[in-house]
Amino acid sequence: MKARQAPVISVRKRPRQARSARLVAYILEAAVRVLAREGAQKFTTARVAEAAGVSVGSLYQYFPNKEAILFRLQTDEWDQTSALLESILFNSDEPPPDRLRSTVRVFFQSEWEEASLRTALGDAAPLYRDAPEARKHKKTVTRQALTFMEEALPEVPANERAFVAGVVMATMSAIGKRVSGEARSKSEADAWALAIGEMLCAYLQRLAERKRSH
Amino acid sequence: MKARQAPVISVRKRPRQARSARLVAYILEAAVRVLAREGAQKFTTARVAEAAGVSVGSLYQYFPNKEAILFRLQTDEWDQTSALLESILFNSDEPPPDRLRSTVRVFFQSEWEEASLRTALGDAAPLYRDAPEARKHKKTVTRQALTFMEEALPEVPANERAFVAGVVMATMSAIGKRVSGEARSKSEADAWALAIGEMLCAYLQRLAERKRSH
Amino acid sequence: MKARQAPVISVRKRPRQARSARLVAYILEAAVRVLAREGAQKFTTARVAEAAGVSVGSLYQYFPNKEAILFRLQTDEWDQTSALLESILFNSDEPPPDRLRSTVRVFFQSEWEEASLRTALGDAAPLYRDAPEARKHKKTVTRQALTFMEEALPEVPANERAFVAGVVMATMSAIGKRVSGEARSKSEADAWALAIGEMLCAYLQRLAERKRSH
Amino acid sequence: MKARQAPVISVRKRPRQARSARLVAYILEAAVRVLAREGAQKFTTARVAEAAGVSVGSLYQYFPNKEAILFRLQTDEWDQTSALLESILFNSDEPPPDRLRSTVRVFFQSEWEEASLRTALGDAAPLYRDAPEARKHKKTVTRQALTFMEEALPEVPANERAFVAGVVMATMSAIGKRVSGEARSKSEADAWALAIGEMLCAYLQRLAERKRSH
DNA sequence: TATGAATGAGGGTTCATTCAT
DNA sequence: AATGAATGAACCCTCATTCAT
Repeated sequence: MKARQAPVISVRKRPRQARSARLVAYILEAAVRVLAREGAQKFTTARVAEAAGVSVGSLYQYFPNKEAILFRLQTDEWDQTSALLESILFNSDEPPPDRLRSTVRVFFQSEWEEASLRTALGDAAPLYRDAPEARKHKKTVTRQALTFMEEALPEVPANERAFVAGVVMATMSAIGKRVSGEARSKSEADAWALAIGEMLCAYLQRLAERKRSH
Repeated sequence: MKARQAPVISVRKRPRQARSARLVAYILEAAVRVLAREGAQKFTTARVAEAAGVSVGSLYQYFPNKEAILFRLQTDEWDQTSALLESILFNSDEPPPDRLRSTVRVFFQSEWEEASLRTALGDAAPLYRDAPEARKHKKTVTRQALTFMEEALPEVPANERAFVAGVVMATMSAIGKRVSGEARSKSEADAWALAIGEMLCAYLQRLAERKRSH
Repeated sequence: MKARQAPVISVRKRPRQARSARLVAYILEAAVRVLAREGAQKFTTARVAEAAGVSVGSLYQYFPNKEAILFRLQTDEWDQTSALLESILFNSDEPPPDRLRSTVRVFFQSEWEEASLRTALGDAAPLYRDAPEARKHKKTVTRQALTFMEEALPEVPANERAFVAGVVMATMSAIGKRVSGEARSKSEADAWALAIGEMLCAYLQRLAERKRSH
Repeated sequence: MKARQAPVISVRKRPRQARSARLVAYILEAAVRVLAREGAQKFTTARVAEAAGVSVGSLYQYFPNKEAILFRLQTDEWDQTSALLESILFNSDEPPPDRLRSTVRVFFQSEWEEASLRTALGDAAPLYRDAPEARKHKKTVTRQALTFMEEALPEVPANERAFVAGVVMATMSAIGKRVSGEARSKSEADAWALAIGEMLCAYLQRLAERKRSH
């Protein structure tokens, strides 16, 4: 019952020793397993601890509460996504639209591959969503999107470009989530990626053309 | 708490008498109030019953379980949305793109206006999502989208058109949900509607042009 | 962990039906048993519920939390004490000092007779002590003491009289508590009552004489 | 949590080295801080260890359990009180009643000054109260009281004098505790000290007079 | 038909104490 | 000697659902 009060979520103790780090990893892996296999509803600290082969007490030594585990899972995902964007959005000589299309494809694939985890993590969102730490992590991704937009829409004024970046991010992530939940096959996920890539490119192109025609 | 087992959700008893129908309405209104005011986490049968001025027992006479109430709320929303689409998507002489834009705008507005309800209902989705009855209700909306697409993309083959319809629906609904949760003002919601309308139109236009150029 | 924040303690539901009233009584009796037999440390809602032959859930239907049970026990004691004072302090033609002595004796006896309960309730005091409702109940006793003092020390100014009343109450209750915890026999408790009665009377007499000699 | 079974409390290891003695002192000071600042409820070994800048393990090297720390705190207080009595009750040429009054005043002041510690230590009493070692420490104080009484009530038979000494001690300590918890200002504590001093003197005087008149 | 008291499994979290390092 | 990670029983409380009245 803490969804609304933005629970404290910062890591209780920064483990310095390798052993501790391994334990944290075990717990997170167990958490992923529980979440993927049993769903958000059955995601309990007791189950996670058991799945990790650890006592509840130990679990609480590394995470201040249940929400913190979920938040960490989400954080890790954001980091991965951010790395993924980095590697595709900027590491290539292809024109921006092609890079955007690739990004969507890879992103949708990665979402689809761990669909049950993504869905469950989405279901658990109310528990960690309001954490103040969340915003910080979103910023990295936002900045990447902005950088890309500068390349893709150089002629558009900065503030409009920022807004468009938000629209593109939201579209990718919102539809990616839906695809991960509903796509029945890898190729279906790919078809969606193709369509959304196309849609985003059409949108960007139109924006660019409109500027030019002024 | 039966998310994964797709709880039985069909109405336990079709109320024939006016009194019963009124009771169901009271309960649903109370449910909306509880959901909007207290959030998904505090959505309990006891609270709904109390808000409705009804005993828990009575509540269970009309709804087999908690999920059924939520499902019904969602169902009602779909019906409203469907009516809304009907009224805008087809009742006008404007060209399809303009009608699509209007639809997005009106849809985003309606989502934004009852943001807290939408968010809470989304949070509760794991509880009713897997109900078998859900699909049936989605069909109505799907059919409307299809009909619209026939008008908007007459030259595109039917199976592709169906897919595109799905993409457009998903985009509208997924982003609409996000906007309802995050837009801070009515005008911000409108800005998003403008952008997404533009994006969808650009996409449809490109699809149409591509067909023509073949 | 609620001692410091003055937990909400007011009765959750004023039971109207005889059955409910009986249940509340059962629970309170069970609470007394648990407290007296197991001590404040082992006073848990589960144990009380079991001792009452009732489920934990039922217990929480009548008391919002553990503290409320303890508070109610204390409240009931205050009421009894207040009745006891009433019956002895005012219902007699004897001179005030004799009545005070009787009061102390009867009070110490009653404390001693349920010593283990008194001690345990005292131990649990941190849990209910800070409840805002507590003050109200103390007032009744305070008023009785004041009334008695008007009779016993008519020549002493009102504000000083009030202070003396407080001193007398505190002495009786603080030492009564200690006696209930440490007196080994009924007659030992009586010996203490005699001594404290004597002490209080000597004090009051001196105050009276001092006034007169001015 | 062993209140009723009179936990073993004797020091596990008599530290001979200066270092160890310092550690014990650190722990006790930390314990006082934790108790005064956080209250009895939050008095945990982990918190004390952290406040002392020591590991829990080290803490357990010098104290067999949590109760032992509390007990030691209480013991130290008794020692201080005893020294205080010693310095006032006997180091003066004033007549016994005046010395008693001074004692009460100084005692109440010292209680009031560390009120939060006293209250918390009182709240924690159930944890250490039943320790067998406790009695030994009380004896010192008792003996002092007896010695004083021999001076104050020379004509009263020894056994009665012992009882009266107990009454006086109990009154001072029980009311002192209450004052430390409830007095709002230093001067309020002083007013109580004055009144209780007066009361005790009146009592002793009456006892003396009664003997003489026989 | 309506009520709402009763149930009790289950949830999150704490903490005294131990023991391998 | 010192550390502090690990343990897990125990605690308080909630809530979907039932069923006697």
